[in-house]
Amino acid sequence: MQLAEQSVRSMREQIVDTLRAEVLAGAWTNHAPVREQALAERFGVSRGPIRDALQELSREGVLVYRPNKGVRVNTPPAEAERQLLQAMRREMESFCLSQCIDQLTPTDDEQLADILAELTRACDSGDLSSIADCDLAMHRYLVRSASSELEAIWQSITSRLLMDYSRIDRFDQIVSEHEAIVEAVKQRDLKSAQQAINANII
Amino acid sequence: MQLAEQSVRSMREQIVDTLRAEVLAGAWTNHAPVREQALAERFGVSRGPIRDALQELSREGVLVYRPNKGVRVNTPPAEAERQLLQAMRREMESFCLSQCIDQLTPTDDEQLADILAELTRACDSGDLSSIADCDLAMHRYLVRSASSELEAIWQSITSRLLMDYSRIDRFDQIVSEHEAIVEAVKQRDLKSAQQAINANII
DNA sequence: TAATTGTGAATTGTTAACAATCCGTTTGAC
DNA sequence: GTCAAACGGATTGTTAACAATTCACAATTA
Repeated sequence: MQLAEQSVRSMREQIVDTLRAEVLAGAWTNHAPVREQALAERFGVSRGPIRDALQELSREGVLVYRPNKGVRVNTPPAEAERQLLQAMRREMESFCLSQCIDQLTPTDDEQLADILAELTRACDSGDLSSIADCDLAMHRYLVRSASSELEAIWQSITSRLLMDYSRIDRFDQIVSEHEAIVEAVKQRDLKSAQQAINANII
Repeated sequence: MQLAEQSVRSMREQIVDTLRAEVLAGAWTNHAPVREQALAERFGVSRGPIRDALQELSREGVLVYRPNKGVRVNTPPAEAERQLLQAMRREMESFCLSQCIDQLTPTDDEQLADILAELTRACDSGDLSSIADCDLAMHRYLVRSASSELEAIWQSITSRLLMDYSRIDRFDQIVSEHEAIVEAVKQRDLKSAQQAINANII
């Protein structure tokens, strides 16, 4: 009975999440290399954990690593590649829905409703970074519910897709799409939920 | 004009490849945790590079990391998950073929022929570890030819699938399947090549 | 001038020591 | 005897110093 099992978030994990969010928000350019020392000072740690984080983000495809030369922000995927990644993401999330939808509890419904509420709030205030976070949080929740094994692959695919995510407009549409997902999941209606997910992943 | 660009293999990369091969060959049990110090002494380096390698293999899904408790060998994927991963691998390799097949040069044909020759030799001598290496090398070659970006995701999927790879028998069949792939690629016949790949990924 | 070679600061890669955490064992109270 | 707290060895996490490499720029040569 270990409820808060996942609450042990290592330093590395926190740094990774922070940096990924910044890169995907377009806060960094890919012209200048990322310097370890600067990040170490910013986070108040030594270069060790920073190197760990940069390595992980490189493996994820957000950054690109070259021996002895450090890392840079990766370029967005080519169009053909993007289509493949999108097809894979759809396949993955459809599968995860089919696996988890009958295992979900009312508690899960509440969690999803909470995420939706926060997404709505973010859209109202126009906070782009927060919108992206909530959007992903919902999808991640469903993936993780089905299989925590798949989360790393899902994250790689999604991160690459987000590298040219220029589609944060139409806030009302984003909200309604996610409302449809939450509603279908709540009804335990697999077909509808899969349709809603597919409509949302564009 | 930088031919040997990829020949700069960092220490970490070499350790990663060695350890992955061993784990996938079933050389390690998942009951005992992996100790950093022991590996450091074995490879003649300090714990730093070893930690890097273990982290990478964890992200890949070969090992499982738990904070303050080190890493263990991961368990094989559940059957449903396995089917998803296989579908994704097929989708990915079909895509990569379609992308690269018209770009390939006679040099590439030679490289593939070389890999095939080595695979044949490995099958003749019954060297299981070498068979698995050559098998993967050919698929990796095609993936990398299409897009080095996708290689990391492909590696994750493949590694997970190989975690219950009990199908190293019928050596003659393995060879003939790969002969079919190489031949179709040489003819630049996309459809046949995709069929051959699909037949090989089981 | 253009190309090449030194040179040194900046940066990454590696190491060994130290701090924090985990885990099996012992100790002690009840 | 049982349970829980405390101890100690073993292991992971972090740090700072050192080694190796890269890169920009000045000096040299043709």
